[in-house]
Amino acid sequence: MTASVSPESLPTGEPRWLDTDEQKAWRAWLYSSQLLQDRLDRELTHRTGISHAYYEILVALSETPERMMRMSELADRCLSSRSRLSHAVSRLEERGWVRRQVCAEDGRGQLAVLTDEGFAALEGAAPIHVEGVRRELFDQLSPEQVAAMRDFGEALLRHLDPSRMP
Amino acid sequence: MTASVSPESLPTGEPRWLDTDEQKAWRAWLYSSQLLQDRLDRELTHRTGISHAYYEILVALSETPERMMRMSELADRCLSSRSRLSHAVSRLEERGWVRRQVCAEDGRGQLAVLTDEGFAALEGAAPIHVEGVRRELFDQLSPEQVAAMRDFGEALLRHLDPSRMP
DNA sequence: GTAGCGTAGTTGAGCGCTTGACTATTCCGC
DNA sequence: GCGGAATAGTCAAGCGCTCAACTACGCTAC
Repeated sequence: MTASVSPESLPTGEPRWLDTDEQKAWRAWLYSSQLLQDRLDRELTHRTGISHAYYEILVALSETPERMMRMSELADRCLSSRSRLSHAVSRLEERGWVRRQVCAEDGRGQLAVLTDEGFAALEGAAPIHVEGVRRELFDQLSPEQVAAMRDFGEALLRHLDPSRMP
Repeated sequence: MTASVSPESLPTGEPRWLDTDEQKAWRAWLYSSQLLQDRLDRELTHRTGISHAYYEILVALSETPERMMRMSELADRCLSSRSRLSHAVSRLEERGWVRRQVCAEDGRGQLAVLTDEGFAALEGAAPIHVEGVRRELFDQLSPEQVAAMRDFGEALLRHLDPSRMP
């Protein structure tokens, strides 16, 4: 995918092309992560009407004591831009699963609040989601592979977004 | 994310909830893969005007002897639906990077052909892409972690899409 | 040959995301 | 306190993807 193009035309120095093994590792990671995310998202969407992105929003809200969270914090937590989250919350509001509430401490802020209907929707979706993750991911891996997955996932996370490390 | 919801309301049997370690492994994988793909796609798009999805199409075509491929085959190769690929090829055609050609052997078929302009665009983008992959992925991992990543990716691939295994 | 079915690919409507501009509020230095 | 910068969130335009319908061609059986 990358080495088939001749290594000329470089802005700064010779690019460090991938060797055959690196290409195989890269492709295995790329394809498997795309296929897995796609499959889980499709199953969840078709069986519950909740996309994985929306599911993550509902989960994040459900995990707070008051089932509410500042819009920005929620966006960060869900790897979402503010704009994207704002749109998503509007659509969840139309379903009656979330409502907006002005933030008492900060007049600029809004709180997204999970409604009882939203919590019920999440309760319905959670078993579908977790079974999918187990069937498509954990059931396919040995305990050593799971440990390795976590290890290198955390190594990447440390680089990509250290604040998200436990 | 999944265990915070009480385990009632199951269609078929008790769901196999994730324990704490499994949740950490799952989240590390989910966040790191989303962040990495997002970062690589953004860098490529902003610096070259070519999204990762389009890049994959150009790469696939460039790797064939005649720089052409049947639409369906190209869609499979790029983890794309036929519809999505058809739209994408139309847009690449507008840029002059790909052209369509009727297939001689099968009157229903179309061939997507990489033009010289398309190949030149790929040559310009490839160093950006490979440097991104190296900087954000390989430079962050030990050789052992790279090997584990490949092992794990291939294990998933064997389950998700055996035909894609080498 | 032609009916019926399967396959290849395209198209249009609708939806969600991105970008960038915009409003409103708060924070900070003087 | 007051003016300017920073922050929170929203909104509109445009783009890419999904879904389902659709056209066109090939294959098989009769």
